[in-house]
Amino acid sequence: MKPVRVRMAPSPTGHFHIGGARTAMYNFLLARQTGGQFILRIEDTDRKRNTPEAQAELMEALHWLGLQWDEGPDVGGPHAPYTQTARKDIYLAHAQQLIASGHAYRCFCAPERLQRMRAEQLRSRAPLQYDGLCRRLDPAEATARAAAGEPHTIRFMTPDTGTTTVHDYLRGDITVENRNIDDYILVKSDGFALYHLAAMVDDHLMGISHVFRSSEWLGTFPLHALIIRAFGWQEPVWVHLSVFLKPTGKGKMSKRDVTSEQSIFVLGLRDLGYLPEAVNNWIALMGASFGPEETPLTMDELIERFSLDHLTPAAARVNFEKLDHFNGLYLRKLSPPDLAQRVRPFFERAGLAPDEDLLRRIAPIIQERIVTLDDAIDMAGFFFRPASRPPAAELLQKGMTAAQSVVALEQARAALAAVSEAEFGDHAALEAPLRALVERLGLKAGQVFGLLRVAVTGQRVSPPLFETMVIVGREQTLARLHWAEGQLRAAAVQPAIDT
RNA sequence: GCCCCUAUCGUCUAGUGGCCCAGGACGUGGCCCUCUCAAGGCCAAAACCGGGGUUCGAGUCCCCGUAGGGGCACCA
Repeated sequence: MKPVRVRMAPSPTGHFHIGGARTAMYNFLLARQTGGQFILRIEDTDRKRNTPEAQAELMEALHWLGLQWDEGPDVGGPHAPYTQTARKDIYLAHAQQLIASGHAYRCFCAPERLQRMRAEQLRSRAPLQYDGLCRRLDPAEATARAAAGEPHTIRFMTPDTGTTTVHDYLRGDITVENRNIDDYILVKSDGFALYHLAAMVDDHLMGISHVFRSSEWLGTFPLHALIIRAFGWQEPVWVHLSVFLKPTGKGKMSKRDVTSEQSIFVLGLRDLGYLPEAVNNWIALMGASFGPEETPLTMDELIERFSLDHLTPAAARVNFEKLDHFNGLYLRKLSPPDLAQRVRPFFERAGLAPDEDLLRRIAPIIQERIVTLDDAIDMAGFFFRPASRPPAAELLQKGMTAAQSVVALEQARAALAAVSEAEFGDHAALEAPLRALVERLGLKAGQVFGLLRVAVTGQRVSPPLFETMVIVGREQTLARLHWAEGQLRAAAVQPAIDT
């Protein structure tokens, strides 16, 4: 395939979500695969809804995912500027060109009139379209009124008979009757172009060869083709990507969705503790297939395997369980130092000050039992907190009395005390005597180790016991065991406690 | 109301007329491993929306239903 020029053209309104991320990724993948360019263009012509924060967030999210663009507002490029508000005059000139060629006209209808018209159409169950009042105006008169400063918009003059056929790469030909295509506004009365004009002009001027966009654009797709054809330009290859549906399947995901604790926002996912590799892999697979091999796929593999022919046109429900699975996969592939580094901000956010060295020693023992980076806090936060001093009820294991537990604790402490400081660094040196103890006591390993686990970590769920003890250290381990012993001894005289 | 799109296991998907009594992954269930939790290994259940065509032959092409989704702004 020859090098493509593709573009991601978000409008900086709310939070950047995974649907946009996937569109950006497919653009990126095809650009890298073919040796083409990936362009970032900010569609900010709606000055009412844009926010600078949204633009910053979107760029940060793209960076986090590793989807670097070749041309864009920050890096520049041969077709600068890459921000639509800065291109206002370009669109205006093109709109005028359309008026001159008879493909567009000025409309002086006030918003109030349009509103009334729509209300009436709703009542009479007529199609919701502009009624064409200004279309019938004498062009010379319209020009004069505009010159006199009368506020107006510029509308596209859609043919009122015949049909228009457009071609979507995933769906084939789509034919619609021209009377069903509205005379859409191209330029607002504030002089800013709307998407319909601005995007078409930019895509042409910037030499875009393939357009990936959401299937929400299918409705106005014929209009866009008509506009391009009115200019006599060549159309890009159109690829309308399916939308993401909520996990329930009821409706598409929306920027206003805050329903679940799972996030549909890219940066939200990051803060939840997901890895960019996992997020990339996850969203790539919703709406496309990348061959028979098993995941996880690296970005290079995604680039290599991406194909327009393996995109699916149907809407996909987002499945967060699969994200969890992918995240676990990638988490386990990380080197311990890498894991330590990635998990550090989460500890800090939890108010803990993790020692770098300690973090690196903990990494390998939590690696295969956390799903998100944030899970590390629940699993290993105790390493960075003072001894937790669990109550007797926590310490007691199933089928064990307090008295039995005291004995087990005493003997465990004795066994561990017999291990020298030097040997304590090896978890096998701890495991052997404790297993022998389990044997002697005639109890189950799960019972004794469970007791020790709670005594040492304060948790019923923790990393492996012996490795944990090694990291906690000889002195602390013995102290915690001792404390638990006292706790149980007090409980033993009060028979009321049961598990 | 009008226009458009889509339709394979619960979910994401493979399948581009015979290789499909439909393959993979997530999830689910069972077993193994096991100091908790995981991870890992093995096994299992689970789908071509319905009806008509076309064809020697249809999950694959066409039509009609049905269901789901999207759009109908001086938003993108």
